[in-house]
Amino acid sequence: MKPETLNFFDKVYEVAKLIPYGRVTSYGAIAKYLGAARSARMVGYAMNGSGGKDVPAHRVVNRKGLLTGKHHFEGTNLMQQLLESEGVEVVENQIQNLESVYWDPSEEL
DNA sequence: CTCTTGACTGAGG
DNA sequence: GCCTCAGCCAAGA
Repeated sequence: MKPETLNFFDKVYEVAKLIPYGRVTSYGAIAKYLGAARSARMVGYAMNGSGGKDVPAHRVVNRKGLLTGKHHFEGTNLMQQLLESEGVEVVENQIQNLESVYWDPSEEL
């Protein structure tokens, strides 16, 4: 099917669903994979609509491994709990040992 | 069409 | 390593 058939948001959701268990990626990595390397902000913006969808938004963080989007989740530590539940070490909203859990769609997909 | 907002990123001090 | 500034692009009013 034509890629243009899917909206930018929909593409983001598709890639987010492809994130392996216990792994995380950055908005920029997803944006780059979609061909919109400069639209990293749009990726996060798109995640606003991820609520109600099967998109593991908790696996998407900024390039520093910081849980910048945790404020968009319900509780104050829901996002962190989800990550830790998958074996990702998180301290103070920041992912530890990021290089070990980082997943780049344009590299491994 | 114009203006504002934003879960980002890279460069410079 | 930390802080600040500017560029980027799409969606909504």
